[in-house]
Amino acid sequence: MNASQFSTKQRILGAAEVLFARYGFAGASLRQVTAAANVNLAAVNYHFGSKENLIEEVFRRRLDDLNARRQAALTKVEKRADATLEDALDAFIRPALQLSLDRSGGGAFMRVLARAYAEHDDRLRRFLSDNYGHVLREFVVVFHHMLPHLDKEELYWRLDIVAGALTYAMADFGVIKRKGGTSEQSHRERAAEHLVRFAAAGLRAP
Amino acid sequence: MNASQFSTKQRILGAAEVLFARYGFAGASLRQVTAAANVNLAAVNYHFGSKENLIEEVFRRRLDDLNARRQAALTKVEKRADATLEDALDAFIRPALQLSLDRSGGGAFMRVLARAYAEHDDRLRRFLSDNYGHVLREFVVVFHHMLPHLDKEELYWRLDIVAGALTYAMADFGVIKRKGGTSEQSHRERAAEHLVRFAAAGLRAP
DNA sequence: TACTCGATCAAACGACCGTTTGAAGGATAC
DNA sequence: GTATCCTTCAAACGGTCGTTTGATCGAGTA
Repeated sequence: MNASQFSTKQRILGAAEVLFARYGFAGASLRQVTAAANVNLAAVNYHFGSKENLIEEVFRRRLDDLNARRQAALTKVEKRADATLEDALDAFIRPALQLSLDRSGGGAFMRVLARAYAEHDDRLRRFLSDNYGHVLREFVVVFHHMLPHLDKEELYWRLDIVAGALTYAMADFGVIKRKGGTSEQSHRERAAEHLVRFAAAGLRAP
Repeated sequence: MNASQFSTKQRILGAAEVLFARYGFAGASLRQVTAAANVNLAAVNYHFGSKENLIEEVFRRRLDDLNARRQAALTKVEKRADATLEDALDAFIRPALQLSLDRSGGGAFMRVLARAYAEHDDRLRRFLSDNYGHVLREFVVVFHHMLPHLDKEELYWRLDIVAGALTYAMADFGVIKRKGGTSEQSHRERAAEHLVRFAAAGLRAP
């Protein structure tokens, strides 16, 4: 008799995501994770091999979907002749926003992703770059067409800034307090709108 | 006979800063810290009381100085009648850049600061807000005078984005690879220049 | 010289860590 | 019925963790 409709693997991934977001990769122990997932301690090493592999799977589960959505949105933008800079930015930002709004742990995952940046861990960076770098490169090409006055290096710098601000905003790091009655969802939606306006102006700067 | 000209406390703080930056607060152990500082393990609890207090002292040592520099730069801007938005942004960004360029561990500290954001730890957030919030509030007032077309809420959102991008840039999270022959210092200086241009345009957006 | 007291030391405390082990379920195929 | 294979389980492994203890050092004072 299980406490959930989900498989052992899925329950471990869900619990790990929440606890990694809250306490970090080193700070959350497998005992905490397995207790929260209502599975035996040994299940992590049985299903994933090691804690390190579990961490990678937490990323894979969400990023596969995120990148597919970004890719699809970007392809739509590429096909339209009248697409604006805001459209391309939206193709980059909206999928991340939607993921962060996902009812089951999306918000936690965005915090996990922000932690990965902070970790500066080479193994993790290589994993992310190897598996998801190609989509980012395609975005750069599209932005380059839309902003021909910027040389490639300048463009890289500005997109790097946008990525940083996006991560920061989606992980809810900001100092802006949610007003009473405002849900976490609509707070993030606001953040995305403001970010698109801000980033579009920043990218267009001479 | 000590291995260094610095006091035990200073050596612990320096080593802790570097190791917290590299492995995180939970990931870096007091045994690693005291070994790197060339002091006895018990010295941390003798001088700081606990690991938690040591973490706070790592912040205090740098942030006192950072805030004083920001305050001074902002006061100069306030006194000039012809000060531009770029001047005010510079007052916010340049002190952080200078800190990150500090030869003895400044770069490490910016990564520690970014980790603090990622930690989302309430105790730490309260500590930072209580001790350093007033300077940020003063910046908001100045920006509000310079951008009267933005209502207060819009302005808060945009400054929040700037703070996120700044943290991201100074912690060297970006995907931009340093070119051969470019020092970490001049890489950060470039990042700050780009950030001021980008942020000024973003803030001025209608 | 004797005393004091902050600083440093090696050693140990109990708790928790990631991982491994070997036995026990429990469904499916023969 | 029983053999097979995947999964789950309690228990234990060696190690590392933050913290505490009590001895020892060494400069300053009476």
